[in-house]
Amino acid sequence: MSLRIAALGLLAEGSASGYDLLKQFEKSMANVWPATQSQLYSELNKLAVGGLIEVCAVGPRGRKEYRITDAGRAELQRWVADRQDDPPVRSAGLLRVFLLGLVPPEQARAHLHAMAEEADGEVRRLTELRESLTGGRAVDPADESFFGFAVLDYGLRLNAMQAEWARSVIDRLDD
Amino acid sequence: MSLRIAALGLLAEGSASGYDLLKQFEKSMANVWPATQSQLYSELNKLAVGGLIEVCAVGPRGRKEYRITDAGRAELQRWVADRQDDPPVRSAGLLRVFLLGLVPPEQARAHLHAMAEEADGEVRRLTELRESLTGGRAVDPADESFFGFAVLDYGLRLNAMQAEWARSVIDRLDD
DNA sequence: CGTCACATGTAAGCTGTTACATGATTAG
DNA sequence: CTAATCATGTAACAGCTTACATGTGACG
Repeated sequence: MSLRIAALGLLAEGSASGYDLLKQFEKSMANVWPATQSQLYSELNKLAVGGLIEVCAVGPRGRKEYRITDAGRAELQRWVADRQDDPPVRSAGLLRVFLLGLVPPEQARAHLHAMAEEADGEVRRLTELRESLTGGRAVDPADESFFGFAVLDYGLRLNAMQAEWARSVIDRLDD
Repeated sequence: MSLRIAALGLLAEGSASGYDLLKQFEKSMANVWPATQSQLYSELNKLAVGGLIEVCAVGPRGRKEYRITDAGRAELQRWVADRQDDPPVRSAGLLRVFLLGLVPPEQARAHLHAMAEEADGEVRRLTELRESLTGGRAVDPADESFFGFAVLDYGLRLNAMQAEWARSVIDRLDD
């Protein structure tokens, strides 16, 4: 259900073609809900059939620009409010940690170290991304992208936490 | 690929039937990689066909007890070491935050508040779980479940972070 | 004229969920 | 004897990935 919502959400902030949305998915939404080209296009067709979006313009290369309908907006708000049908979160990374007892201790240590470094890298990447988007200024709560930045902050905190955690596990391993 | 690994991982710590594994999934592994009954049974059959596990005993009600094979152990170690083919992480919860600009501000605040409370609840639940499993004592790195506890700690830190984050977003919203 | 970006679509296959279906054993 | 637990399986459907397939327009 969620890709449908993600697409609807992007269209709620302005009309766009599948191609446009695809790039937005690669950029801002990839961290929250990645989608492939194939999936996005077929989802757009389903949404159009269901009347949640509609083609509002046809451009050069068969380009179809979509616009959200009132029914689409209603569906979106219903979903944002409800928070029932969320699929469970799965993390292959944590599964791997769970099984780390199966490899030699030094390999386990190396793995945790790599996780910490990777998280550090993500913190740097997201910090730079934030910089480049805001230019260092604070984001106004009235700003349209306020919650986008809130999610970005979540990512920053998550990765900082992960780095700290990985190092704490290594420390306990070193007793 | 990952359910296959999760099942192999549990079998690596001792033989068990599908039914046994199912309960272990509901208990310890649900937070990392949930699985349904249906999926688990068919995965076990596939693993058996592939020679990664084998039936080592047949009990009362058609109960089949599985044991991991050498090939299974090899596959498991390969996967733990590799960390290439990880599926991307998706979070419906964060997607919802991303779209929170679409609902009235007070509803957004209420939602974030609910997220914080929920995270607090998880922290309590996991703290109690940890208590009940360790009896308050520290976990020895040599202990078989050391990494299980490491993952539990991750969950604790994650939820603590989430509660803090949600409250920080509310604060910024209140400007 | 060639290459790159634009632009959309289809098909096969795997993973995961829900629901249905069946039967054996044990405990009260 | 009857209800709960044990124990496994199948079928239909939705979501996602990979790969393939096709064609247009702009720029140099």
